[in-house]
Amino acid sequence: MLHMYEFAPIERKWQERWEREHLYRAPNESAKPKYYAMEMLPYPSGDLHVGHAKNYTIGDAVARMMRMLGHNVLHPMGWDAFGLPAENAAIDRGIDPAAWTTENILNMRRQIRLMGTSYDWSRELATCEPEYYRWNQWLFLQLFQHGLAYKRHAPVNWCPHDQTVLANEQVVDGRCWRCAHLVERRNLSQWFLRITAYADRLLADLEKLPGWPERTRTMQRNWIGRSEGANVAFVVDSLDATIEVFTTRLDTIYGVTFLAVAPEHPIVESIKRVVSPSDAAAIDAFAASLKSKSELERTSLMEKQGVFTGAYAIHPLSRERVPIWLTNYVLAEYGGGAVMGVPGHDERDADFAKRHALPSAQVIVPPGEVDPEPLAGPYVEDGLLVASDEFSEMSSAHAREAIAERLVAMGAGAKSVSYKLRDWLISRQRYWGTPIPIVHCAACGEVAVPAGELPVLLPPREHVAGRSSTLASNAAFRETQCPACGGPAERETDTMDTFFESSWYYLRYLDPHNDTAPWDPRRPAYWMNVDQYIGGAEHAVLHLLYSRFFYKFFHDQGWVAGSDEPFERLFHQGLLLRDGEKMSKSRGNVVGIDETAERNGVDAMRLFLLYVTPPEETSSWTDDGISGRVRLLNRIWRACEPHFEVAGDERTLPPTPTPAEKALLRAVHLVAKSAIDETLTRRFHYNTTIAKLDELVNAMTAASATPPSPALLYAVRALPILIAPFAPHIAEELWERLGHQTSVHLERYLEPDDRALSVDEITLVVQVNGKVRARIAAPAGIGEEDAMELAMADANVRAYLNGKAVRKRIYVADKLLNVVAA
RNA sequence: GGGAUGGUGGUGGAAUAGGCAGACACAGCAGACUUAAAAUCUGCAGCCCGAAAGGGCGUCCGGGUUCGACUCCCGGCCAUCCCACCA
Repeated sequence: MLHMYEFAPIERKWQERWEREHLYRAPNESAKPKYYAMEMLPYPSGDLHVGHAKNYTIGDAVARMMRMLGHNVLHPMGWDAFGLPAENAAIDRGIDPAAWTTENILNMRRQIRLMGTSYDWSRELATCEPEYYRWNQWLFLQLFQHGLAYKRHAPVNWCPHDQTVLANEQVVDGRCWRCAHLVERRNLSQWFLRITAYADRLLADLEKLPGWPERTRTMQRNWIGRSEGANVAFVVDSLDATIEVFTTRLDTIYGVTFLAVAPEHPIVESIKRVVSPSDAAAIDAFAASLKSKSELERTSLMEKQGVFTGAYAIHPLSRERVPIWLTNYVLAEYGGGAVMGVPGHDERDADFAKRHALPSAQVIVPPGEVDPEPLAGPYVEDGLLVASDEFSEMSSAHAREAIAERLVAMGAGAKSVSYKLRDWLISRQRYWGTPIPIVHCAACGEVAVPAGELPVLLPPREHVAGRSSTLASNAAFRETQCPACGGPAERETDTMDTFFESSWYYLRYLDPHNDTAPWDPRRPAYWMNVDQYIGGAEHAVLHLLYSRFFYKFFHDQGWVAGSDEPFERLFHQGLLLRDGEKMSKSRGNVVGIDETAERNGVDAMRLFLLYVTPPEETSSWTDDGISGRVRLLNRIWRACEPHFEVAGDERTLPPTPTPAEKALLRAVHLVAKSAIDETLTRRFHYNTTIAKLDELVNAMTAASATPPSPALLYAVRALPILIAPFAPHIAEELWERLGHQTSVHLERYLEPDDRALSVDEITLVVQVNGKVRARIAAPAGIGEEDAMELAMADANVRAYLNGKAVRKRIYVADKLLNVVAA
């Protein structure tokens, strides 16, 4: 009679017991070393599928391993609960976004528990609760008071579909990261966080993060985009004003044949007053044609357009007059919105000059070429200067220094550093977010809401289907008194980008119920940094950059001790596909958690997710794949079931009279060794651990006998501990059936024992001239001479040597002997 | 255009201080059990030659280093991801 493992009641039983006994609570003090394992907190969008489960299963396996290796493990879970999907659902269906969110949290919490995860639920948080966003507002005001939050009028990215502005990081290929609509450009007064003040540290400190994937660090480096160069002032002819340009190629300054200026540049208004009416009209027409065009359209999609302003600037060194052009290819928000046009040495300038028949000059020649050929296009490499007054014949690098010095002496320029990174726009013209705690007073200006009056509560939303409803339209919310002078004033009606909340939630987990501070500084002193952070690579320049910025600010305020980086090690899990595509409702290829738990059990699901591929790789869900893991669990059950009553709890290695028994003990310890190695090296390739578990179970199946050998019983006793981090329910059930009263998850993981891992006999591979010619069984630890003797006794080896003299031999102990013959 | 990562059987993958390529699993084939099927257990399985012993070829392609290369170096091809008119 074959027995099946009845997963459904057993999984339910243990989940209930773990919860009742608070098995995974992490105390804030412990004699054990701490370990903070965290997965990126989810947005409560509704239903989880097995793709989400992959992320949580990896994190849970790591947390469980570290717990069983003797650490006080903090493994928390929460909800990134503000945001657009809730509000859009509210608009579509006329419901309350708070209710929609709460309902989703309830369902997803149930599903995450259903996966058998080991979270400390006493620390659960949801960012939409006033207890949380109160501290969001408090932190905003701290930034405000330190000059790191400010409101300014600026061209910003506007998503016409979501009806809100977006941060730069949230514009992907010119489109809204959420709804993929083309982003427009608008001039609006908006709240920014001065992340650029930290640009240098955010860049330099990437070196402190060897535990991060290299590609993520590279992406942040690219995003911050530090360029060293110089600012140069060009005086506008017949106008008491200058245009400052930023350049990394000061050595090409004698090649300037025009200035290229963005139409938003402030100088344009002044220029319009001194040029002819027809020129001014052309300027206006050009600016109007670009007004609402997004940066993407202006730069990538459009050809290089421009219009001559009619004005000229004076070259600071050559004193020549260079025409000032307005162009679409100069970014208003970078490098001052103006560049020097050097068609001889810049692809973009060359392209523009060609299109508008502007002259080009070559002032750099390739080094070492006596008589350089005329070039087809611009020469963009470094070289030697020509036609550059006294700087001629200098190298590019040398000339950059010398010209900068000269400009400084003239008061016409200075060395300078530019960043691609721009300040983080956090205003959102949406309802479902944290209200920005600022009051606008005609007399006092921008006034912070006093800390004692926080939180500024989000008022209930008018539930009108099909209509958006913002704080701006809510007069009762908007109208208030100025906290400073008591006069009539208006509240800020923008809400915060939800990335604000997620930039510090990992600190709130440490002290989630504190109502006098966002956290007690003693908590991070013990728990920080996050030892292992696990989440998707799509956040490489969003959440992960913002969090680093916040944490540096907290560090500077003395609110967190130690490092000024929050995440010690970062791991990006790979996607889980089905039929070669990402799971989505619209494709109809979603594999749900509930149906999988019901059909296969969550232990099988967890094993499958860990087993298909290494965790960082893209993997594919297959029904055949998971049935293989169901099969494994059944085999585990059958291998142990006959021995529940007789196994006992002896932990010491039994004597092993036969090689098969010795091999069985070895298989046990190989699983332990793999699990521990994969955890401590942070590779998390538990796919190889589970493969060794397969081998162990194969060996146990082969070793079944009546009566069972001491080696088999040892394996039966060890198995629940070995599988506990990966298949926690069956592990617990086996453990209990073997007579234990306490949870297997409180046990120490099996310590690999060299006596069990060692082998008595090895396979000596014998090569002749590098080709394998024999495999000979030999005692472990065999010496080179004995190995040679064994090899020479082999007929096939002798045949290949064919009497030739042995010129050389290479011996790798217990592995290989390579005999090299003439 | 710049950068990152990768390319191994029918499939997912294993092998990293340079030392047996293909562990383990899925799918497949054969056998045992069964009236039968399912389930389970056992066995086979990179390609080619061979009855077998054994041999030749083989980790994207072409070179190189080495006694020995999936692994290291040079060149190329392909795939995925990221950045991209950032002056």
